[in-house]
Amino acid sequence: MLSQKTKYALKALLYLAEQDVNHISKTVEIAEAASIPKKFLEQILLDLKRGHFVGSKQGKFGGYYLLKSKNDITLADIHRLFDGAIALLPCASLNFYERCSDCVDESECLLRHGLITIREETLKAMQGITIASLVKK
Amino acid sequence: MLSQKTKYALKALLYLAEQDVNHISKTVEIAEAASIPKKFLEQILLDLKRGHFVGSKQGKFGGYYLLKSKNDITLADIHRLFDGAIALLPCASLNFYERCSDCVDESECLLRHGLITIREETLKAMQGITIASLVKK
DNA sequence: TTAAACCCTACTAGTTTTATAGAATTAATT
DNA sequence: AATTAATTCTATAAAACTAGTAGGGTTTAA
Repeated sequence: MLSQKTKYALKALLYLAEQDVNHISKTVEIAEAASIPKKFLEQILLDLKRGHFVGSKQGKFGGYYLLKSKNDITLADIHRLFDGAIALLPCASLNFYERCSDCVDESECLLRHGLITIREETLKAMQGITIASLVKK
Repeated sequence: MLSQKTKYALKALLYLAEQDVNHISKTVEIAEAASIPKKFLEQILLDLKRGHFVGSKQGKFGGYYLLKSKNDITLADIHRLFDGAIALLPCASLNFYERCSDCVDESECLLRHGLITIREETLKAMQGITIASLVKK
C-alpha cells in the first residue's frame, strides 16, 4: 500500500500537471486544491525537489512547478522516492537490494525466485503509469 | 513490501509442501528448519489454520499439514491474509475496499483509475505464484 | 496421569508514519 | 531599507504498526 506521503505527492504532481505551462503554484494553493495539510505538503514538495521532479522559485511570488515532463514521471519513480523498493522483499529488489540475514544460500532461496518475477511484472506496470497518463484519463 | 509475518508464513508453507504426504510437522520443527522464532511462528500457523490453508492435529504427536493443494495457495492469498490489500490504495481494492475520506467524487479521481490498473496487473501476477510453483523451481 | 503438542490472549519495546511548530532564508515590492 | 510573502530547514510529538515475548490453557497419545 502507498503511504499518505506518496499519495499526497502524486496528487500534488497531478495538480501541477494540470496547470498552464509557466504557471507557478504556491504550496498553500496545492494544499487546498488537493486537500493536503500544508506543512506536511511542504516537506513532500521539498523531497520532490530533491528528487528533481519539481523545481521551485523562492521568495515572494515563488512556488513550485514541474521540472520533468509529465511523461517522464512514473508511479514507480514516486513510489521509490517515498516508499522505497518496488519488490516485496529487499533481496528481490533492484534499487534497494539487501541480503536476508537469515538466508543461507540466496541463489537457492525458493521464495526469492518468485519475488523477482513479481518485481519484474509490477515494475513494468508501474512504469507504465505516468503523471501524463493519469491526467489524460 | 512483505511483512516478516508474510515472509515467515510463506517459508512455513514451503516447508510443509516439501514434506511427504501424511507427514505432520511440529511447530518447533518448522521453526528450526526455516529460522523462524517459535512463539511467533505459532501465531502465524494459527492464522494460516483460520484461513484454511493448513490443518492441525492437537495433542501429543500433533502438528501441522497442508490443507489446500500446493497449486491452490497463491502469493495473493497469503498477502491478503497477513498484509491485507493487494491494491496500492484502499479505494482501488477489491477485498479491502474503503473510500478515501478526502475524495469528493471517486469516479472522477485521476489517481484511482491508474491504481485499479496496477491492482489488476499485480493481482494477476501474484495469483500466478503458487506454493507449488515456488517449490518446483 | 503425564508428556508433548497446539491454542489463546495479553503485553511490550521499538520503529514508522503522519503530521505540527517555529525559525531561517530568499526575493519582490514599497 | 523595510516589509511582505514565499520557500527551506530542523526538531518534536502523537498515534499506529510491527515483531516478538510471556504465560498460561486445552487436547491427545501413551
